[in-house]
Amino acid sequence: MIPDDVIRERVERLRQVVRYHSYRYHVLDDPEISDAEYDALMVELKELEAAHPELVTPDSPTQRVGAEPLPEFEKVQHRRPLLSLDNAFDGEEVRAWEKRVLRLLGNGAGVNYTVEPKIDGLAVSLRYENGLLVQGATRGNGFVGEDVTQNLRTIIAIPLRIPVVGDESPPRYLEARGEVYMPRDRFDQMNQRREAEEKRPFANPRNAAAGSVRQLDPSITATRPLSVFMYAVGEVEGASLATQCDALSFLRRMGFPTAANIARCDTLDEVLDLYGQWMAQRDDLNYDADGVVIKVDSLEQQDLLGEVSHAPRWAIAFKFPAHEGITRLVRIGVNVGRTGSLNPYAELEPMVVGGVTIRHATLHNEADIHRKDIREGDTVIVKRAGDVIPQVVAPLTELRSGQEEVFEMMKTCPACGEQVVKPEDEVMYYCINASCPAQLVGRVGHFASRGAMDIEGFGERLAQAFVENGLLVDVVDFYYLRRDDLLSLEGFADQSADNLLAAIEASKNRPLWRLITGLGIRGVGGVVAQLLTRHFASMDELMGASQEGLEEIEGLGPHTAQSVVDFFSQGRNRRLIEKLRRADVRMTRLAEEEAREEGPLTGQTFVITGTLPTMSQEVAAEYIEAQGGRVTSSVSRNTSYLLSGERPGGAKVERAKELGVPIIGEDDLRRLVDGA
DNA sequence: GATCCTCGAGTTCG
DNA sequence: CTCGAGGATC
Repeated sequence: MIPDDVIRERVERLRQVVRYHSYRYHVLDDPEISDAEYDALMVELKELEAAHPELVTPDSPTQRVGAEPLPEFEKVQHRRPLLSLDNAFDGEEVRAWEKRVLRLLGNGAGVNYTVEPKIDGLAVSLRYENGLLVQGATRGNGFVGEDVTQNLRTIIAIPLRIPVVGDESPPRYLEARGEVYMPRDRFDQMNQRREAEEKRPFANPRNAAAGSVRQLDPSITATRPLSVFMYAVGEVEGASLATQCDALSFLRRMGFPTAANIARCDTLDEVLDLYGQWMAQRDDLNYDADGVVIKVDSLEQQDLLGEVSHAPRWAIAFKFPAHEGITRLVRIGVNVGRTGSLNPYAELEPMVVGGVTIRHATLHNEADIHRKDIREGDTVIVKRAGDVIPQVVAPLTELRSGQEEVFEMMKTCPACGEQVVKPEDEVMYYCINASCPAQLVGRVGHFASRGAMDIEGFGERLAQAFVENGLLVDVVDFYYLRRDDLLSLEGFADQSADNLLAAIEASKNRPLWRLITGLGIRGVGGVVAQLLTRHFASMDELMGASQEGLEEIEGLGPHTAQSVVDFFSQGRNRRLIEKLRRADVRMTRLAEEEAREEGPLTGQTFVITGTLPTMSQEVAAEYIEAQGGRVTSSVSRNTSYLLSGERPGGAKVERAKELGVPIIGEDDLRRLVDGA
């Protein structure tokens, strides 16, 4: 039998160790042990507590989970109100605010400012007595909030007991204020898991955080990856603080997480400069920030300035331009692509996001629409993925009137009216009418596009017009167009006709892989086409290839091989090739297509992101390939370098950091080539 | 059979 | 950028 005091000591020791590692992980972001090791410590502690319930104390790390559900939240009267902030949307408004501050403080007053990120989460107030968390509340209306103590106790970043560090002991009383939020990476993971479990994903981290804190059952909150940033001391007894900076460093010493990179400024110009820096890096942060909060640093000056009814005069929120917004989804439309796929898109009530008016957003496919439960008439959250492509994130189901319509894919093609087909085990619906006008437009557009035959000046609009007027029925018709045909089109004059004819003429001598790409064989894009020209010297050789011969090529599987064989087995396609040949379109590969160049970058794989100083992404890719390197589109373990320029894509940079892939600039690339 | 990596295809706005 | 899906690999 083990003596009680040995167990008691072991339990205490375990608690200390668990608290310490939890602090390293959640507050310092710098864990010393693995998650599994941490879990093992936790398991031992739980087992000992289960065997000796008399040793369980309310501040034990195990007590973060599993409290009984509350029937409803108690109301909490805040001892000092949690006010909201006035907003500024441009520098002028911030300057006006400063002018008022200086006027109220009187001439000659020296004022410093702090600049902090404005975290988009849920504001909370935490009360500690002699270092123990006694109450946690939501902001509510600012005067009365909800008692969510049991839920906040499950958030590991919130100390249940303020640690004693060095010789500084916890204050007798502390009311600390902060923002509960969900880290973006954890939010993404959680949503992926929810989707796997066929639960509805959360629209954004803010909603997820707010919803999780206001759960009636704390054991649900405990499963949500929440964290907190503290940003102010509401009241304190037993410590003296002179400035906001003091308050923040005090909070850090007391074991609370605060946002990184909070700075103090002497002038408003510095403040505005910092605002710009925060805005530039807002997408790289692991939390959502919708602006910065500017505060007068001196607490004495804060008192002098006081507050108006709803907001303090000593602080202002300088908001970022939003790149997420709410609007109405008026209708779900369907486009037909060159492959015949029916592609649904959202028609939105126009709305400005990130300085651009959004009217449409792709919806990918029917399954995706149903998974997200998006209905016609819904109010939806729209954001710009990677700051560019509009995306419908989720509907706000609370705002439904009941009039919303569940989307169902049509049975006939919206372009030609023919029957629509959905292959078994595929997500997309297809129009299989080979002469469907929408497909025709797509096909000729694809043939002329930059990735294929690169016919300059011939874009989607012309494709539409040429097909409508019967000038193009097939891609081969490009090479039989007459000048008179072009002039018959509205808006086509001598010059533009000559330019287009010259561009078409120039396209006759493109590398073979471009022609193969342009044919639009299913599953064959630029990369696969180049793979093919490495094994076949001419169109004739490719047409003569057997299924088995194709499958032997590394990188080609049965599916793609089948697709190629099918294409060339159709008489219509063989006739198309003959007509192209008669029009003098190149049918044999160029010398440079025979083998990949050997060079200093042989064996290296690059991914490109952002705007490079002197070359476009395309030119950079050609350069890398000419030196023997490979360029792919997504960062993986196989990536040697991420070549990054101005305004890089956040996802690629993040993934590169995660995998330890070196991030280089254009000059580094040149050094790699010259040095090796 | 599962998992990771790549490619293809469609996409918005100015 | 995003998703689906083919291909390679263990």
